[in-house]
Amino acid sequence: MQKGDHLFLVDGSAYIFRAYHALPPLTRKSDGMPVGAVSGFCNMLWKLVEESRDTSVGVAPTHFAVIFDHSSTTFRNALYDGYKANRPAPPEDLRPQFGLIREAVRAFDLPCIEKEGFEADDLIATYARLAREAGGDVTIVSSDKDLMQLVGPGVILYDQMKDKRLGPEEVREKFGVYPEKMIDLQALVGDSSDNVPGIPGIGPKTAADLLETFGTLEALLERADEIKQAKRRESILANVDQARLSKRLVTLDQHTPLDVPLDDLFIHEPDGEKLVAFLKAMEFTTLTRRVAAKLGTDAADVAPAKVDAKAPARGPDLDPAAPAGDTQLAMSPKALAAERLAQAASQPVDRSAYVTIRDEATLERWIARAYETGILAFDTETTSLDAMKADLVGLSVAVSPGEAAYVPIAHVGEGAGDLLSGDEAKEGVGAQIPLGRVLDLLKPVLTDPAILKVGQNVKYDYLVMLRHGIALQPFDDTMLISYVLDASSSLEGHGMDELSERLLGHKPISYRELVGTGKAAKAIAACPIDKVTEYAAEDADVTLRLWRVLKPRLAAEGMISVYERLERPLVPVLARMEERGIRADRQILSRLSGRFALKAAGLEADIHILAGEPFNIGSPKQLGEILFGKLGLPGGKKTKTGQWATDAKLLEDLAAQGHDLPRRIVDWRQITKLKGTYTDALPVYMDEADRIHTSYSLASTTTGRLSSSEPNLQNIPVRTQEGREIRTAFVAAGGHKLLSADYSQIELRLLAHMAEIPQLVEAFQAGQDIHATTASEMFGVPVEGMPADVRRRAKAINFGIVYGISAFGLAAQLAIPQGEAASYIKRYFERFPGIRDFMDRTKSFAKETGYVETLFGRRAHYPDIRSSNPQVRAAVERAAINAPIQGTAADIIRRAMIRMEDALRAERLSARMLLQVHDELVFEVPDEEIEATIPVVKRVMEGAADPVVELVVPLVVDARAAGNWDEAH
DNA sequence: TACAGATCTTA
DNA sequence: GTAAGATCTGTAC
Repeated sequence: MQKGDHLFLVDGSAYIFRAYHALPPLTRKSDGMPVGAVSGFCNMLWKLVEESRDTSVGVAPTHFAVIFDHSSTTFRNALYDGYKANRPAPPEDLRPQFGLIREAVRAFDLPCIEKEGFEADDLIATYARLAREAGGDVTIVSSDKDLMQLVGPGVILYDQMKDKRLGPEEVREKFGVYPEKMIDLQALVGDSSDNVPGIPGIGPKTAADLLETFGTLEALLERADEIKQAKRRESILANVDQARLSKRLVTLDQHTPLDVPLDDLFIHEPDGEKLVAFLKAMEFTTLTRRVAAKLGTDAADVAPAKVDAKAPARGPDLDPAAPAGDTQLAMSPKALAAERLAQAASQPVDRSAYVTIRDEATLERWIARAYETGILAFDTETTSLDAMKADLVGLSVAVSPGEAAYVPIAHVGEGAGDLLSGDEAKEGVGAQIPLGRVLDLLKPVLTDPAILKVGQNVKYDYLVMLRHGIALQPFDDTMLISYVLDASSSLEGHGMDELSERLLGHKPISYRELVGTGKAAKAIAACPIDKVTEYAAEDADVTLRLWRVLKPRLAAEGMISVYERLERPLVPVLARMEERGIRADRQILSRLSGRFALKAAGLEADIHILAGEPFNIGSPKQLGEILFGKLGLPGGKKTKTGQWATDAKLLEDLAAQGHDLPRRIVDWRQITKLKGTYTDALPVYMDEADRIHTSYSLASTTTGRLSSSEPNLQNIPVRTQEGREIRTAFVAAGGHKLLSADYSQIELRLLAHMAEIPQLVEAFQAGQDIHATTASEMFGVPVEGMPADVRRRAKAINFGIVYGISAFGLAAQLAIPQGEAASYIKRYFERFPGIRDFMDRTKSFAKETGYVETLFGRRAHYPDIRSSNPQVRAAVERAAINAPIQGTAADIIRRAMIRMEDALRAERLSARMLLQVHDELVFEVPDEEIEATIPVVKRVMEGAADPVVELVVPLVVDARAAGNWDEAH
């Protein structure tokens, strides 16, 4: 190397993590191997190589290397055994990619440098020194602040993602000191991600101030008694040794022994064939094409390389898969999760430390802090629990445990500022930053790929921010993490207050406590800002603390892929569905309401005459007294609370015996139900554009299904004629149709697959009527000309199996004696012995582990399966048998939903997904696109299990379009 | 005002 | 027999 030469040093390990976190997960089509980080890495590297080949830019490298951390202990661990001790293990689906990425660097024909016992940063420091001494220039491709100490004459940092070059001036702008003082600054501030202690209470601003005054760290430590601020002085005096230790930890070693001499890093033209072969093996079609074109290689002529992902898969630092006894410092994910839990309980929440942010400069400082910690817990305070109606009242943020603040935006009344005297408002005592400014300042952080946003029930905040034009990204959701880890029938839910009490041992201020209860309740915007600060900042603080406890458990318990592939990506999809809403027809609903009212009134009059007195028909208590007390009808049963039972089944039986009154009561109940729950209630939910926006919950079922509320659009009537008419009120917008696509018999198909029942699998493969086939197997009746009743019985049994059948339940369903039902079940098990095996297998797995699993790895926990109460145990066993089937179906439609929008976009279709009803998706489609849309929707839904699970039965989707939901369904 | 129970709607 | 949510009543506070 000589003067005029230029060395590029790529911080490979940092690159990997950035590529991984900045990009959506991606799997190789052919085998589902995670390759998202590899793809991001290759794209970035190619861009860099391509730019550098363009000599017109004038910064073309003559030398080039990619440098990685090597998983092992470094000299820093000898200095301080806590060094990097709280670094989380890399995510599970990233680990196999470490080896692939090293392969990628070799495919690019670039030197891939790593050395046992040294961090990438030390190697970079050493190469940079050598290059500079030889008279060359250096560009370090990284944005890590640890490398800023190397910046100086001839050495700059290049942040490729932000396309920013950092020289001494930029470093000073960012940290308030020139690069020569970065080491001293880092020693004072410390680094929570590397567990460098620093001096408590000293942040980057204070550190820069101190260095400005005292010149160097040593001078500061010697003359610390001159510091005026008592707290600061005491903290520094108490931690002199810790600061010196920190300095040694953050100082990069510029004299590491090198295996590859500097001159060997000389750049040469990449081997097109080798690179294309690798990219083909990874199945990166776009990049393969681009690279082949640029390097003049014909991609069609190149065979994919044989890439062994396993061989060099030892990750960089902190590989939890490392063998025990290895000197590595890394904590296993399990140990980390345990430590975080212990830590959480011992760090008390201090509400008095929370800050109210009332001016832009302060907000900017908090944002800068988020860039330092890389994480921002975030919560919105609004005027409504309904995200579609909610206006922002304020925002809270947290950047580290205990370090949280509240930004009031639209508070009114006392203490809000507008009632204060002008002077006070100017002084900032009661000021609020205008909404527009808050959003302008926050948008870059909220969408910055390098800053992880953490929320609790993110879909809510996502929707609120989406309505202000901000698409939160990337994010983690503590509610969803908890749900993935602890979905259970017996545990409570995943709400923040519950999680906080359970995991942190801390009871946050409840919303009720803040605003008051009942009539006395205030709008949050009218609450005193200091009180709201305590409440809101605490929410952000608690969310961040929960995240620190919960996130490592994902790795420890092997649940990362469920969270990252089935939960998190669904949040934006559902947010958009909720935002769109579905159109309803006011006229149809009000006409139906009128008709139902008339009919109910007629029935009510008849009922009162038949009963001999007026009474409240809607009161089961009064009704029971009339039927079984006054009129003395037979068959009176008591519910568990001692009331007369008056359920529909029982009234139907009485009606069948020729009693008029019960029949009319059943009819009255149906009509009033339809009116009260649907035709009267739905119009209240309609917005100005006549659209209804339901809210989906991702975390309220044990099995992985979604639920819908306010209003529940997953239980709109369909079975009776009068009920179906309500569906005709759900309509498409002008020029559009509603397209309904539903999985046919998905749960039975999954049962056939999971229990491996040859007859059922074959029947599904041949596209036969599954209930008729079952009946034929069981009763020996040919399918041709089978009586409807025989098929009906088989159908009930099939459903029963999925529900974890009992003779009692089947008997009730078919209205046959329990003994007869038992003999059906016995015969079913004889004909399909695999079913009994499957059920036994599932039960014993659940007893052993306490949970059951779907084909995609989702878990449902059933601790009560070990109950000593046989009734309880039997009920839990049925649930445990049903959960893998229902849950796998839920996983499959989730996968379809996550892929659907991209698939439609790729075909340039404008269909919009509106509703999910467990096995059905409803879209709104422009009239002229219907024919083109149907096959795309079917393809995505039918292929949704691929490539992770290869089903032996086909999934079949029926799709139909019409002007309203009734005709489409 | 808040909550539990009964009933009924869906997949 | 599985999984949900809404409405209404009646009661406890």
